Amino acid sequence: MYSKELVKGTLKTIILKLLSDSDKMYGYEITQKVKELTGGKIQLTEGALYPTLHAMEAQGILTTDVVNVGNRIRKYYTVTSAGKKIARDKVSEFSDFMDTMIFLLDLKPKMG
Amino acid sequence: MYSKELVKGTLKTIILKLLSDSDKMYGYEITQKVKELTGGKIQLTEGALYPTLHAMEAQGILTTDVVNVGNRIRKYYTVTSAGKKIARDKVSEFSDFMDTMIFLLDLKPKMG
DNA sequence: CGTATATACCTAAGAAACTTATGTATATAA
DNA sequence: TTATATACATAAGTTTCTTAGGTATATACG
Repeated sequence: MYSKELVKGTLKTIILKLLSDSDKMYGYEITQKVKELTGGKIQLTEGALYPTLHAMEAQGILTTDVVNVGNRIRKYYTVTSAGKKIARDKVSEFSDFMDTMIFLLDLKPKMG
Repeated sequence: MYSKELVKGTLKTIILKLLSDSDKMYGYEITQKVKELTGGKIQLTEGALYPTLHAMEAQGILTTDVVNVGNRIRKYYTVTSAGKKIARDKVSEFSDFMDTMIFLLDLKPKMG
């Protein structure tokens, strides 16, 4: 687990990237996917995730589709085309930021 | 200039790295150095910088040395040995975090 | 001589983006 | 029956910044 400050500011970028790469995901699924992909190093909290999803829906970045699974509710989120552009921009900006930080902190990045 | 959220959480790491690589620097000098090294992409604000420097001094991470240059004051900051360990840890954690983000966002990092 | 810009320090109010805590409810394994 | 997992949600509090303001000297421009 990374210190809290570090992960701050990356939440929207992470959500939009994951949603852009699949047609739909629900909130809890996003938390589990991030946990799995990062080996538990990044664990999104629900208190941060849900309000962010609601805000992005209100902004027209995401649309929702509520489904009943058994007796439980699932709220699937899909990125709109406007959202996909924002996703690309955010990932691109983050990539640029990392290059800048790598230079500033004099780091050697690993190969992709 | 990057969006505000992105740079959040990296201030201490940047300050400690720069101070670790030189015996001493003063506040204004740090802002100018970061601006220069990042081509203006990261510009530290004084409202964030000074309180952070003061806090790190209070925590024994930095020590100060006030010097008169002409009729102006300069407050030089030096990293303590305890601070150097924190600096290494912070840079290392950030490096690890970037590797995680590169994988999560499916990015191709540039060579160092 | 006045004004703008650069240098150099500082604090405080407010905003942003979280964390922590709490709540609801179903399903399943021990 | 108790804990853990699934699945949603909100709200109070905290951290960390931005924005705005304040003080003061030095220098360049017209």
